Order: sequence, then structure tokens, then C-alpha cells
Amino acid sequence: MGRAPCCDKANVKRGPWSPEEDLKLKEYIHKHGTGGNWIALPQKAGLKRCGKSCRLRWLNYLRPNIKHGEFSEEEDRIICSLYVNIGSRWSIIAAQLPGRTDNDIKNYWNTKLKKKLISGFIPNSSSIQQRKHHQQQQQQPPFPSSSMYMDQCYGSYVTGLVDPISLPSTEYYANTTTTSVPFYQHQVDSIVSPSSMQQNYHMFGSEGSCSSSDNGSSIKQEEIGYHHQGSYNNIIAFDEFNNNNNDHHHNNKFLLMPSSFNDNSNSIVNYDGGDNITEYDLEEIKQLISVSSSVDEIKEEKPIYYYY
DNA sequence: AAAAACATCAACCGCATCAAT
DNA sequence: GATTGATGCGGTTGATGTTTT
Repeated sequence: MGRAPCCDKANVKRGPWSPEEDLKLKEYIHKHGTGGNWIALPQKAGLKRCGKSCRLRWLNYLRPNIKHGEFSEEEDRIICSLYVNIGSRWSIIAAQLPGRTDNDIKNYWNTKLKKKLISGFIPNSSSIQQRKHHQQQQQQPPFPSSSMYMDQCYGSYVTGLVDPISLPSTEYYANTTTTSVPFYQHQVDSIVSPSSMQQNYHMFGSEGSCSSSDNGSSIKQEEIGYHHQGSYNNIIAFDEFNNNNNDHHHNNKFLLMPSSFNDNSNSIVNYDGGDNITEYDLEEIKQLISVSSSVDEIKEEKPIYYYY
């Protein structure tokens, strides 16, 4: 037996909401709340609308504190970061952006941000620069220690530069699923660039290494895949190599890697959170972004190598 | 100036999940 | 455990506005 429709479609109004309808819905909810029953609400409110339509209208447009208009650079970064980490879970992403709705973010991503990202124009985060400055002052590595950082993040999708002091307990992460992604806006900067490959290398340790040379310059190739267990997923980072003529040995490939720092951003790096790290060239990455469902496909099994 | 192409975004649709029965 | 209904979510559509030809 099929499911009964949520409303009689022949007798409900569809299409854009009129100001009068908006007013009715607003006034009703202000007076009575939703009553926990959207299906019954339109009749009570005197609206010839489907309950689902009322809910959508309220959530996406009428409820208080909805933010309309331009997205800030910070919001751009958060959306990009989360999208690359968790995919198109717009409700989770929206939960990190007060006043924004999932529908808004989805539309914004599909129409603008995706293109912006592909064109490589995601501005820097001042917080990252502050952090870099602080690290230079302190002469400290970017993360307190690889083991501490990894342990804290274990089993969850946390991206980028997370301040371990502020992280929830390991128990918290052990109980975390991908549908309740913890995200700490002020501590996470996941759109980042490898300003110091050495530092990133230290972060994840190494196991087995070899080296080769190219045009006289030494390239170390480190396998870093021994770490791991879903701590990261599709971390996005930016590549400085293209801006550096001395880094010709990278052959315009972008490394998939766990994390790093943001400078001039013009490419994408990815690390799958598993035992694998993969290189993609720009076209491949653009393709991955352009096909929304393909974000997860990055996770295919490949050996992990880390060049610096 | 008109037509075509493109961009935007509100709204809809169908599916998954969950709670109540 | 099965069924039913409400809700939430993400993908998609289509009307409208804007830009380009």
C-alpha cells in the first residue's frame, strides 16, 4: 500500500507565497507556535497550503533572524570547508552559519560558490595568518604533536587547524557519527595551503621513505599512510607550488594531504581520511567539484605518498 | 530593441528516518 | 515486528530577472 499524500494536492495552493499568506502564517505561529503539527497548521491558520509548504516557507523565509543577502568571506570558507569534508549535508552546514538556511546555502553553493572555488578565489582567513604569526613568534610546530592531535580527532570529521585544547574529549569523538559533525568555527581553518610541507610531514609522522631527484633538486617521497582511522575526510587545501618556480618537480599536481596553512590559494589538495592520499591535477579536481556526487569518490584506494 | 542564453532562488518532490500505534 | 503518519533533508524544477548577442 502506498503512502497517503500529506495533503490533498488538488485543493492546496502552490507556487509563490503572497504577502497576505506570509502574514497569516507569521501571525499564527507567533500566537500559537507550530503546535508540533505542520500538517494541521494550514487549516488552523486559514491557509490553503500544504503543511510542508508552510513549514518550508517558515523555515526558509519567515522565521526570525533569517539572514538574507551576500555571504561573507568567512561564510564562504566555512561552507567550502564543510562541503569538502562532509559533502552536501546542507542542514549540518547551515547549523554552523547562524541565520542561514540549508536551502540558501545549497543555492549559493550551486550557483556561485562552486564556481568561485573552481576559479580559485577563496580569500585568506585572518585567523590563519594570526595563527601563523603566533607560531613564528613561538617557534612552535603548527600542531602540538601528531599523536595528540590525531587522538583528539579520531573517529570524526574535523578539518584543519583545530586547537586541541578546545576539542571535546576523545569519548565525545568516539560517539560521534558523520551526521553530527562537530565544528568549531573559530578553531577550524580547513582551506589552507602547505606553507610548510615539513611541518605537515611532522604532523603525520612517516613510515618508509625514498627520495629521488628532478632537475637537481631533491624530492623526498614519504609514505604517510600508517596513521589513521577516519579522522579526516576530503580536506581541502591550497597549493603554493604554482606560485613558486622552484617547485617545478610537482608537475602541476596537487597533493592530497591532511592539513596545512592558508596563503595565496589557487588549488585544491585532498586527503581522504583513510589510509590513502592521492594526487589530482587541477582538471581532475575541478571535475570532482563540478560533479557534486563525486566528492566521495575521492576515497578510492591508492598508495599514500607525500612529497616535499 | 528583441531574442536568446544564462543566473538566481523560492518552492516542490520524493525518499529516509523516526516515533507512535 | 509491522504499519502509519509526520518531519526533515537533499535534489531538482521552473518562474523570474539579468546579461549577452
